Amino acid sequence: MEVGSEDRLSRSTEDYLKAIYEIEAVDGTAATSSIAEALAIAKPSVTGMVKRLSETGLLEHTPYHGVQLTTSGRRSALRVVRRHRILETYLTSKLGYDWDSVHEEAERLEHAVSDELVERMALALGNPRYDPHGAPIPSKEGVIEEPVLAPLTDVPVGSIAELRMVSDRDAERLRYLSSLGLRLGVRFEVIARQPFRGPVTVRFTGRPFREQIVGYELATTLGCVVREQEVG
Amino acid sequence: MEVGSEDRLSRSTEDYLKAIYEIEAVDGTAATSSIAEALAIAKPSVTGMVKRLSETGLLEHTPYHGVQLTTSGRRSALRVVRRHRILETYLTSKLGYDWDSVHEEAERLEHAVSDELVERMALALGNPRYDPHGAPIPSKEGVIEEPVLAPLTDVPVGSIAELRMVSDRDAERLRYLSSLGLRLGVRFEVIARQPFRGPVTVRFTGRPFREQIVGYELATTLGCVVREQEVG
DNA sequence: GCTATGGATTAGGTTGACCTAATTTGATTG
DNA sequence: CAATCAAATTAGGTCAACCTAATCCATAGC
Repeated sequence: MEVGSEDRLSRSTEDYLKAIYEIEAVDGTAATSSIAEALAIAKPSVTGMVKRLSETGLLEHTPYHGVQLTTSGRRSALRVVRRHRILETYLTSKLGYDWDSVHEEAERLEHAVSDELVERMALALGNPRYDPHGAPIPSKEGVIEEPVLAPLTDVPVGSIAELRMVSDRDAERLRYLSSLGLRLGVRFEVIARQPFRGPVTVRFTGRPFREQIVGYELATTLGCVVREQEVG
Repeated sequence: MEVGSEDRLSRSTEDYLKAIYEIEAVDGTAATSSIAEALAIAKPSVTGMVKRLSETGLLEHTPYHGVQLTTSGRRSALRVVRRHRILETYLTSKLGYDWDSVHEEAERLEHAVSDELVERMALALGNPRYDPHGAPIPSKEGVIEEPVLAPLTDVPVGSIAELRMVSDRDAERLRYLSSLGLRLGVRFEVIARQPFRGPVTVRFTGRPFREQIVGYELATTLGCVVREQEVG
């Protein structure tokens, strides 16, 4: 009996597991309505599906108190996440996709590719650790790095930061980020942060030393590493 | 309004269309039971599905007399065939799959890839005309070459033939063909054909001039071009 | 021209995954 | 501590795609 040899899960099941995994990462536990919102499905449908999934042992459902993945559910979720991120990386590196167009394609393919194909792609890519949006790729064995990143809104004024991760959810947003020069790996100094959820001003460390103003909402979605403090 | 922009068809619908296309190519018209056999689905289920598909205009159903694709149905079927064959070619050329293992993978992926991805793969491959089993790949516009090939069982004794196409259906069979040295492009002389659906003996034109005996059933599935007549 | 036979269809049922409308529950708050 | 409200669940229904069992129909053979 091999490791990854459980029966294939339905497309829908995989979508639920992945969504729940991602909600849990933020909220600790996944509320029915968060799942419903993430998947754009009516709440009662989620209740029903959650019941089925907990009967098959993929998650634990405490009525009126949300849902948690079981060990087996988490393993399956991470398999889907791995597939998704390897696919995004492959499409970007090998087939010329831009970072704003891979998500949709990977969203469909993640339910159709075999583990074998994923591993072949991973191998062809040299077993990458991050996808094109900077998200860590879980290993085949289901281990995932927890990146320690600060949202741009938390980077202190005066320090130099590097952009390490962005959300892949909204293609529009990704195109906008590109247009600002905010690609993975760019470094900038945080010049100013307006209070009351106001915008953040950054100046790139590269040649034209351009400044950009980033709105608060957007800035919260940018995962950064602080490289150095300017003054002390 | 773009060319290939109809709404996505369900996985099931695509499977039916492709199967019907392939049965039509052989039988002229597709009987309910042939479809049922090809898809491993009970006959009454096929009747039901066929009714739905003819309501959406993808095929014409004359009760008790089988089914034919409409123009729109044929177009969709050819799109699926193109996806399948491009995928098989890509997996073989770029990801190290063997010709016996691509079919299953492509069978799932053909329902998930976008036209855009297919065209990117086709481009990366240099717009191939044949898949790894020698089957012609329909163009983006839905044009497909009708290969004029003779089954090995029809190649006259004494002539030199080249293997051009094999069925991708049975992985076992493909592995067996490889083991006999029967890969696409090999040339051989037909040495003998036993009567009463008996085996065919061939001798390769290459270095060790090996002989192989091929059973009748298998020989019917090998598409050949006759290169030259030996005597006259 | 009638009847046997097998292929096709109708009848009726299941399952997964969704929906809306109505009701219940847990948590908050005056 | 009762009233309230939003969140969650139950109730009841739809739809696609399958199933088995029973019936129907075209044709081939006599």
